Amino acid sequence: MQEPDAARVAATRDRLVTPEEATRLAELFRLLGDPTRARLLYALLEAGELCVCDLADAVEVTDTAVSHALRLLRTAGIVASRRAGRMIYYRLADAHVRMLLDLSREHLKETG
Amino acid sequence: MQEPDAARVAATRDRLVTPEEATRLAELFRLLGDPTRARLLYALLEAGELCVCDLADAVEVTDTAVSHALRLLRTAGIVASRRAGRMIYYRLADAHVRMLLDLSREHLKETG
DNA sequence: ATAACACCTGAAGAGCTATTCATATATGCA
DNA sequence: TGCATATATGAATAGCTCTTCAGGTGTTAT
Repeated sequence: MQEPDAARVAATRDRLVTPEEATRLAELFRLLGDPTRARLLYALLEAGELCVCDLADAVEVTDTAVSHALRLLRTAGIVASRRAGRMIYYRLADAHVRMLLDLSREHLKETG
Repeated sequence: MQEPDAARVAATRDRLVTPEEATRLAELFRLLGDPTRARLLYALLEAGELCVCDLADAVEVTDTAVSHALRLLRTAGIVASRRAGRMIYYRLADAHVRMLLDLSREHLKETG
């Protein structure tokens, strides 16, 4: 196999996201790429802030499963939490995440 | 476990993305959530259009692996292709995908 | 035609992941 | 203090996914 335009390929490889950055980007997407976690995130997008038991109820998943899912999302900086008594409220971490979720929903709406 | 605000939970569950929509959204993210596929997509974001051999070279992966990856992305409508002689050129399917990739890169830049 | 090239496809195995079960921590209440 | 609630954690297994290998299709050139 030979490259039809070696110069362009070389330029692309240079300007490209580094393998490390790509890995981090993939990691971000991977975390959104699970039905349970996606539903949790869209629930938070709608509601603003929900505790674990709210989320488990909204998404209809075991609270243990929700807890596991949230830990991954929290560690990755996708959601943030605050404690209120014995409950812990979760919310989307920042505006970028919200835009990402919105934009993707748009994509599906138009792509069909 | 009881819900602190049953009405809000019910409302959230109703307005929420359906499990089916969530599954499709998760599927979209899941496809972006692999280092190889992510690198391919960002290569296309930079270069506009590249053939399989260009992509394999840019991302430094077997052409077979690239082919498998591209099939998933093509089937999902994330990339599109055109044939030119014996080469097949791939490009990002639409503006939403481009925005998604851009936005995510912004997120990483600011989140650190 | 026949060879070379670019790409695709199917099968198979190694590795990863999500859920579950059991248990632990932390807070509030009596 | 003792008990219930809300959430977190650890271990284990079933299921999935990515890569590789081997072979197949379509295209160009001689």
